Amino acid sequence: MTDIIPLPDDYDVPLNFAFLRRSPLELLHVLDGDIVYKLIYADNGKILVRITPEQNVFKVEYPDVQPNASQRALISSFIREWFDLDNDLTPFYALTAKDKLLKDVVAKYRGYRIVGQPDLFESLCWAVIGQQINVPFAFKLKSRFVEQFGDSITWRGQKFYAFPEPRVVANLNDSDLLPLQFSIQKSRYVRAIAAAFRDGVISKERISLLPFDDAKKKLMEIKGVGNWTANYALMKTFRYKEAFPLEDVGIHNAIKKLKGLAEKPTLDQVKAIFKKYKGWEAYATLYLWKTL
DNA sequence: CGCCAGGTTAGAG
DNA sequence: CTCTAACATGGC
Repeated sequence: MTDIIPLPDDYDVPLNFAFLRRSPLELLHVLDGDIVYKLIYADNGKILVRITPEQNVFKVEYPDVQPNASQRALISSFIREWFDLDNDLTPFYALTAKDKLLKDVVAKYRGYRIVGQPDLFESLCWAVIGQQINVPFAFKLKSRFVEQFGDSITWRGQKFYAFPEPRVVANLNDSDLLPLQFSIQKSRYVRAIAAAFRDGVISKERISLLPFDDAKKKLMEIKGVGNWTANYALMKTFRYKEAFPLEDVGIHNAIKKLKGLAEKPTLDQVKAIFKKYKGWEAYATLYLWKTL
């Protein structure tokens, strides 16, 4: 059984797949050259999916369990969301073509898109895990978390992991998470997010119906989800083009570097700079991050 | 020991 | 709405 997903004309496979290789500790997908394997949630089941990039398409296969029709549809839309295949970036290219700050990096990495996180629970947890710590350490925490509390399957001797489910995480305690080197704060926040999902306070479906500002407010009602985390999820999960994490130190450092500043810019300066990218802030962020 | 890292909260002004 | 201190934990 094979599904074919067409790619946008400007899609650059090596560039986007390089993002998937960011950390050797990433357990949520497995790369074999340019072939990606991932265990994807679909209708209460988890299906192992193999994605092979070919000329202008992704070839999608199911090496282990075969999905039913509805699962195939869910998996296809998951992949389109994951790899950001449904956006036309032409206006962004036009917007940045003469922009001092971004024109070079956008020209250099044309065809680079936002590899997203279609799973909202994963996206929020990952953001919380990454708060205020360096990225390699964040991957270390995530891999322990996934390994210990996530489901997995074994296919041909290789293990494939799925992100832990809210109902599992909601039942954890500090005594489960502190040994993984979560701070008490992170432990609390992750469990608060899980509880919000378990109790039905938050769901991707429900939030996706809200306008941008209301969606942000709703996310920020969870303890531990501030402006940075909410915007991260709005960008990576809901794919709002206008979302961006204003407080992100990566953005600040990128601006400092590109402009040759002695100090990181203030939040007001960042806001002023981002006015130029109105409607495309998420992609401005992506390309700023790419300069680091 | 100091400073930084993909921040958030609670409290005060 | 904005500013500040306090909070944690690892890495260099």
